[in-house]
Amino acid sequence: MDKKELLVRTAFKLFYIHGIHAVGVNLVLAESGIAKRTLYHHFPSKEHLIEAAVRHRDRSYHAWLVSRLDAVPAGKPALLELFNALNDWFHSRVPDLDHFNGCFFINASAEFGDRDNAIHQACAEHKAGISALIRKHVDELSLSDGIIVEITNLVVLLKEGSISLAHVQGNLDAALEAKAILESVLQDRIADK
Amino acid sequence: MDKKELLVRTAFKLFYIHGIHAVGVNLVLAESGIAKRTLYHHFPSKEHLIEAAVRHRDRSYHAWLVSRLDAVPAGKPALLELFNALNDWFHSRVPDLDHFNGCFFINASAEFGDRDNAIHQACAEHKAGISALIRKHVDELSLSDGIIVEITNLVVLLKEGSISLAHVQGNLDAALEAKAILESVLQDRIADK
DNA sequence: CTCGTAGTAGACAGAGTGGTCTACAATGAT
DNA sequence: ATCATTGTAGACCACTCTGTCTACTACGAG
Repeated sequence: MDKKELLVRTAFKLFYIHGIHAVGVNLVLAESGIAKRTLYHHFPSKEHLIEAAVRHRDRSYHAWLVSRLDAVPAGKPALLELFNALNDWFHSRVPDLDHFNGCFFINASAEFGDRDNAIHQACAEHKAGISALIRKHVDELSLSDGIIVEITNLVVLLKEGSISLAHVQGNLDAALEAKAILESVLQDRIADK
Repeated sequence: MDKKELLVRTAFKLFYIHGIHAVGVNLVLAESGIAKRTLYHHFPSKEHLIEAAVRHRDRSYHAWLVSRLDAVPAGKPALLELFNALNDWFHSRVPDLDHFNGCFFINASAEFGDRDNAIHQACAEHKAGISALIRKHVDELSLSDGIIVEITNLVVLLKEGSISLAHVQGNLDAALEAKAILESVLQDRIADK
């Protein structure tokens, strides 16, 4: 494998498990078996390696979610499937996403709180991408404009909330609770499309 | 002021702004003007100082929220007031909570991901305390048992979700969006109590 | 008076930090 | 055959990290 790619993958794994500031570049190098000179040949600083790790996770997470939602009909089934997918993630049943340790983007934003920071911005962009995906499926429900926004907000809030509950409180069933809520709200609001 | 108390307050402020691993004890000492020996007289390690900072924030945050919810009638008004309070917090209009930089407990859990860790556990306990407060107000609505749990879950998920959106995405109006959702769901579910 | 507690200044230790540097090996194009 | 390019190993640099230590002052309770 490309050394650069290996560096990014190794860095991501360690950052996700232990946190970013807690992991030094020396550990990333020892774990990947790559020379320090090579790291600084590909990246000007640790900061840039972190950003690459964030973008790597963005791609793999987004791709995983798309594949899950594409496996069911668009619209309501996909919106409910979102929470099945989250449920599998929380229970660490998705090898591609590594053992669940919260949302990497929320975690990284916690360590780089300044919204002007490039790493924080990359996290915000990831969340925007996932929200767009959700919005796409809400559009399939063919509702009036105001309701579309409200349902999108609801799904996004339920998703983010369940991630927080799963990680901080250790409530690994949070996605199922969120799904139950979404189901009953949708039942009140829309005809079974 | 008590030196121990001053250490904890100073540590909290710095941890909240910059993250925990990013702040060394030397900075806390310089900022507070306290000798290193005094820190290690009161706390056996930085770890214990962190835990004290978490518990300090737990007390002040909980007290603030209780005072906000007690200012309106119990039940539905209090549940809606929760989101007004969050809205003020997100917009940094609550001096007691310092300039908004996400939820300190979510941030700390991101840096100490292991659920066996004492710091992570203290964060989980804080969240449980806030959930209990919410549950208390949902009980006031006098609904059937199943619905009580679902509404409590909804409020908690909306709260956590809006914190995440406000911090990571910089959507400072997330609490108002959550409030709008809660209002319309409650309208469908319950008679105006 | 005595003893325990709180507190100070700051040197120091040992490990670890991000990042640079020298010296060298393998490769492929001309 | 020669030479530029790419990458490697790891010593090294200046600095920071948590935590310890000596030597000392101040104060209140019994």
